[in-house]
Amino acid sequence: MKATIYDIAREAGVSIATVSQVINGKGKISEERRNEVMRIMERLNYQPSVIASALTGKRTFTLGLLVPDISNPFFAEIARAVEDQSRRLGYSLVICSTDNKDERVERYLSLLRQKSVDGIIIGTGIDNEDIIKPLLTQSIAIALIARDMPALAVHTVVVEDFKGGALGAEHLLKEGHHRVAVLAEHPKVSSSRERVRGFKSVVEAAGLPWSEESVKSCDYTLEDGKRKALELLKLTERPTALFCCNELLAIGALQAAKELKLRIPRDVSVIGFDNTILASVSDPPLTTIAQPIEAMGKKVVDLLVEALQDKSAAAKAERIVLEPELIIRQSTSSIQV
Amino acid sequence: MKATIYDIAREAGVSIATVSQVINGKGKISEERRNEVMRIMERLNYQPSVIASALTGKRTFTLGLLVPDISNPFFAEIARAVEDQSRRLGYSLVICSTDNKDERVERYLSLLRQKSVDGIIIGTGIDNEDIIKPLLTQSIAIALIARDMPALAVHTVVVEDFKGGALGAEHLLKEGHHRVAVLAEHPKVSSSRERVRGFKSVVEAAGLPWSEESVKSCDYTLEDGKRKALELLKLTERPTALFCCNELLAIGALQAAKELKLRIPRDVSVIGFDNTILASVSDPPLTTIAQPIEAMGKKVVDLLVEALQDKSAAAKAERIVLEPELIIRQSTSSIQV
DNA sequence: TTGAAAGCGCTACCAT
DNA sequence: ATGGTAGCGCTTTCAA
Repeated sequence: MKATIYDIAREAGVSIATVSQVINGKGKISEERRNEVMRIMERLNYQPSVIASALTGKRTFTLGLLVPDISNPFFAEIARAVEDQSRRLGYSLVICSTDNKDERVERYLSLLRQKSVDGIIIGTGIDNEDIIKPLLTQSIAIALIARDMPALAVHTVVVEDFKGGALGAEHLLKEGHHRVAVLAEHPKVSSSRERVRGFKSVVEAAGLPWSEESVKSCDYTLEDGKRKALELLKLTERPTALFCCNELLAIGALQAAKELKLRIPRDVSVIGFDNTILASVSDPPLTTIAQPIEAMGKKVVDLLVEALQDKSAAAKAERIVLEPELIIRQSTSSIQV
Repeated sequence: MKATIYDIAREAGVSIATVSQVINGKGKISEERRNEVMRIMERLNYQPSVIASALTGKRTFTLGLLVPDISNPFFAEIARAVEDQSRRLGYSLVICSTDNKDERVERYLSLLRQKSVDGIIIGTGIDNEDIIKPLLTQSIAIALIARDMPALAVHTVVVEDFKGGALGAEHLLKEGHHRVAVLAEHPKVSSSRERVRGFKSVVEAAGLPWSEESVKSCDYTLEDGKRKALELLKLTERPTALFCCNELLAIGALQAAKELKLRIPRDVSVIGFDNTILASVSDPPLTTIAQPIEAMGKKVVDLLVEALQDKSAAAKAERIVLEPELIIRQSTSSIQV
């Protein structure tokens, strides 16, 4: 049986109140008593029950993280960043893969509430924002990462997607590309929409032709990215560069180009987005727009935990927008004349 | 404020005992009372507190998963499989990245205990097995995944590493390779050792020369894999095939070969291990030894949860050994004469 | 079929 | 400086 606070108290010949004090470093306990109690806790391998403590109104020191799929490298890296900062601040992390299904989101949210987690970080797309509204009334803090839900007053950490798209376009234009196309995610994904908007704005500002036909929406798979890239690359007026809204799509594009015996970047340049491990292992390594994943993870946790301990901080909803960064590798080059 | 069982009871004009009964579907409650109570729970958006329930001796329905690094694709995929099955069985998953540091393992183990998780799945290497011994006495169930600790009587799910290594060697020999080398993980990693042993056994059985020099130990990085592969490929008696104990190393090998202007698989064949997403996005896609990741994740959870509910099952330590499978892609070919 | 009450392990307030 | 004790929200006898 696990030792309880009573065992310690009995063994030390003090009251449980005293033991509780030394555990929490509160109140006034004499040096010797304190040492004696600590020695006994050690000897009995005593560990206070977070469960019991939480029941008295204290925190559970547990956070929930909702992502579409923890096995997707981007979210796996986000999770690592979030976990690291959580650990530093004394929190554990419950991960929840939603596959972007609202039903799953609802289920997980309800579960996390029943388990009295102190806060929830949402990094998954949600079709119906009303799903999380009820939570705002509860005593659970909420924060968003890599997702934007302007309609909701919650802490949010995102990268400046519009600028990321613009960065990609600028790079390509500087290299002399005129015919560019885009592999986007589903139109309902706001980050993808923004990236495309940013990309387009630069292309148009440069006075280059732009047609909605050159933007292909893909589902979440590499295969679909490849398929859509093939369509694009088979056009008679073949684009000389492809901007992809995530790295799975970019790798699909790479594969499509190879299948068509196009050399990269000589015949076609490809830009990715996220800068996950995939960008560095692909062949050629991907030029990509990096999201500062580690900083983002750290920041949401900071925001969330701050809101937990500070009533006033909890009230306002901060919105942190981090800078995307162009990472040049070998999948892009100046156009060959 | 969140509604409690008291609120429901008061509202329904019954005792909390009755409410508890309907929540748990126990005891004999008349149809009408039950419906009435359920209606009120619905209306008040009541969700029973797992915390409080756990304090009375019930489970927390939470499992812990220890892995070296959740951002490593192999473990991310393991985590997904474990999470899926946990969810199906009604459990949440707390993830813990240990970076293979014993100190971190200890810290997490103690944390999970304080939080009264029902079980812990360990997929991380541990130098000092004594660290987890104390847990065995506790009321926390333990199971191992992709790790072997023969000294410990705990449920274990692994792939047959020896056979995996053998499979790799057989494939290479069948393709006519005579000079083969190996990129291994740190010698302390038992799975890697077994893979090398299996590989070697086949090579020797075929009467081919084998020297310990042809096995290079690498740390956990792609870079080190590349470095060690370079050493091997620069030998005058250059190996025609490389067997790598994980996919990061295999990709390092691919990069090394390219740097030396060697064509793959024409000049050098490369085999990986795990069959993660990396194997399918690399160029060329990797021939690899697949671990049945999904089946492994499902199985540990089944084992663990079974042990939780069934005293007798908890006693014995099952050891499940799953079959590795050779997946042929494009990084290997018969030797060119 | 229903309810009263003890208790799970801990915190915090109030006495002493 | 230390201890008694009333909860926290729920489960589970045991009575009625």
